[in-house]
Amino acid sequence: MTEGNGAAIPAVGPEEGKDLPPVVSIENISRFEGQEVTVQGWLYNLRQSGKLLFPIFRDGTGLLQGIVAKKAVSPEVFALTRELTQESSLIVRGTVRADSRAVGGYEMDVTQLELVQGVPVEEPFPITPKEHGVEFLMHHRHLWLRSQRQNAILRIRHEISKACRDYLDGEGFILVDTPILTPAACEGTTTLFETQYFDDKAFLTQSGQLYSEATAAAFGKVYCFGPTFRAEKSKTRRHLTEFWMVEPEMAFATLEDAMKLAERFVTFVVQRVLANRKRELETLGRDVSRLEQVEVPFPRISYDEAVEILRRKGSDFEWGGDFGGTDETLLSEEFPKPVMVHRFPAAIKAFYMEPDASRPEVVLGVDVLAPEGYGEIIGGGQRIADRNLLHRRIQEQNLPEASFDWYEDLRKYGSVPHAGFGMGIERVVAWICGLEHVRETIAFPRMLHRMRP
RNA sequence: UCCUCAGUAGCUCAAUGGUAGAGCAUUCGGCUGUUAACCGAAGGGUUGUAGGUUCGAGUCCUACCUGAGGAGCCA
Repeated sequence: MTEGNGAAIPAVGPEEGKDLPPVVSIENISRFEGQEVTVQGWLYNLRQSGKLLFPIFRDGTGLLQGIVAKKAVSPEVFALTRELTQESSLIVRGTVRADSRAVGGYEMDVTQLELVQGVPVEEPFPITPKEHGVEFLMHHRHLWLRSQRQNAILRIRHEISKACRDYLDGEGFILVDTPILTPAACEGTTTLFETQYFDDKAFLTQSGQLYSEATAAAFGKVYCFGPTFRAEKSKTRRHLTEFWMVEPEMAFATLEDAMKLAERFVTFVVQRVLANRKRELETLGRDVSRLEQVEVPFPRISYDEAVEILRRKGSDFEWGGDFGGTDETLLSEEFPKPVMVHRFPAAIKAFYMEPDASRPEVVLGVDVLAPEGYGEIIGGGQRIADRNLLHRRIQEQNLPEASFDWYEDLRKYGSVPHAGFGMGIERVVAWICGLEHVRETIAFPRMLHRMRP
């Protein structure tokens, strides 16, 4: 730290041993109208008008404007407040008063202010209340998180994660964590991050699903919820190299069961956010009318019907191909709610997908496409239950058989029809928040060409 | 990996091939109800890097670096 470090500035505060006003969160400030309270936080902004100072405090739960009038406080408190720098940490005491002119509707008549650490004048907080570019903000992500907008996004992310767990817990699912270090590709096709594992190689998981199939046979209904990794060189607003998935898996279940679960699950999550995070959605300027339409049932179309829709809309999409970002947007535009696309060509889907008994060229998979062009938020379906078919598929796709011996065991010892899906948390957060890019949906995004901070 | 666009003051951006500028931020001064406060003044630059064309390059050309958007692949 430099000479300007505020630690050298003497604190102005109450004497020890005195009865101190209670420490309160700014989000609860309305409960303390007329009372003297303590707020612990940071300086968000400071406006001056001669002998009146308007510091705005931030404590992570909200903003509170303080007012410091020269004639109402000690000369020390006035001088200290006037010299506060943005994001200096502090403890303030004062009386709460309703005032429509202040942000949040309440204001504090500051009587005492204690500086915890002053941001040095010669090294000011880099993120000002003005505009900044994406590169600059991403470079200062560790500080950008203090902004109101990022605070709102990550609070909504928290609500979404909690809603996922609350819903599945309520339906009798057991959370069983799956490993992050794995010996081989789960699906064989996409690129994995490779790492050293003592004298061996290991890979960072791209899905907990195969392990959840094992735990589903142990518990009946399970889910895993953790980070997953894709070493794809994707460079779009929908991709991260490290992202979080929640993956429920059910024994004795079919594609139909997975689709029913998916629509109820997504509806529960959206409604929970609407109920509990109205303020945050407002901060983001999200038009919630589209979210309010999300309710069971979701429209269902087969892959064949999806191809027809695309062709009707002027696309030259051919049966057998996989949907790109533009195709997904075209499809989702057709429906006000998330849409479930099912029964894809076997060739474009993973090796473990159960074929449709009446049409072996398609598999019992389902993708859920979010509205408003947010793309695929869920992918899943029914898994192959037959031992011989699974073995054949592993061979056909040239997967390392030795790595899948335990997975094949699941079809050997009491195999049952089972199904599940994975939901990408960041895309759901981006959709519900109405964001342009998934990079703001996680505190520290990992992307192609970005690992810092 | 490929395609497109961009890089100028701490930040956001201007500048016909001809003297490098503004707003914000910072510092100093003014203001008792400010809301990205406002008003006045000051400091602040090897124009991403390296070459090239030209009397002269921020501007034109080449390569590289960094970033953004998209494609492919995917949640």
